[in-house]
Amino acid sequence: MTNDKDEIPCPMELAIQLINKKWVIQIIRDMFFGKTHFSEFKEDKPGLSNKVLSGCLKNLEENGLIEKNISDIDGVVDISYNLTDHGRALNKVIYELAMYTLNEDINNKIYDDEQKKEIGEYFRDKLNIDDN
Amino acid sequence: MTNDKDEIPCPMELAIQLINKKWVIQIIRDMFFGKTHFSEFKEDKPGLSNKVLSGCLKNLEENGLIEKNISDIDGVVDISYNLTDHGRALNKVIYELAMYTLNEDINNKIYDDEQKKEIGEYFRDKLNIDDN
DNA sequence: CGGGATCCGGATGGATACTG
DNA sequence: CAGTATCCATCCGGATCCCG
Repeated sequence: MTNDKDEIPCPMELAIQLINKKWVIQIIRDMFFGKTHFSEFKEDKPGLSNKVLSGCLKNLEENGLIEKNISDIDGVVDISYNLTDHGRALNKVIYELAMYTLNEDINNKIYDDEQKKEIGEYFRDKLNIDDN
Repeated sequence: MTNDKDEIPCPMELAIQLINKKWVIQIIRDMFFGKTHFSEFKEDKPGLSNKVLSGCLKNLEENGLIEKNISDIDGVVDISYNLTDHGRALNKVIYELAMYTLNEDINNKIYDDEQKKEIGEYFRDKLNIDDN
């Protein structure tokens, strides 16, 4: 399953292929945090061009992680993106990535204790992680 | 903390920066699975060139995720790489990545139930994940 | 507003050859 | 065995302009 010469692919590698592109995870995180529109994904991401963003969204859609919704109400077209179940299943991965940074910030060089607590709660809330 | 205009960096992004390079996670996984030598990391990775691998290792060392050990016993030089505590703390991230693929393989298109069980156990063992 | 088309420069990756 | 040195291709990102 791992790196031996058998034919069984490594499940970690398959997962990585889905998200191992510069902006992809951040976009997915944005969606967990409530963003749905093209222009919203561009906020706070200087350096993310239209071309790259639309490429990412197309890519995510092809991989079944998000879905594109087009509504046309009285001629007002609204395009939004939402996570699919398949995309939402990445919540634990995203959570562990965030926890890694928080836990490894041993001497509070980045966050103080209060911030760590708040951030942890925020992620658990938005990512629907049940505390243990 | 997240994507708002405040100064607190997103912890997920910081974690991603460490591992968001093509071969880095696979190398870390290899180390969890027992590999320690340059030539071992190249096994089963056609397309990973010496230059890229040595760049990755250097990068990982600079980020404090691995450490390089040189032993010279009777003129026989042995260079090995090992995870640091900081690197080992990525175990849950790797685990959740693997679990994602296993869990989302709903119709057993990739793995059968037996394989999923074995792979899960293997990862938990090597990554030192305590079952719940 | 949500993109597609084009152009361009720099970073990156891979192959190969070579070295201690 | 563990790299370094070169060379080359390509990809990718960013800017800009354009379109419905």
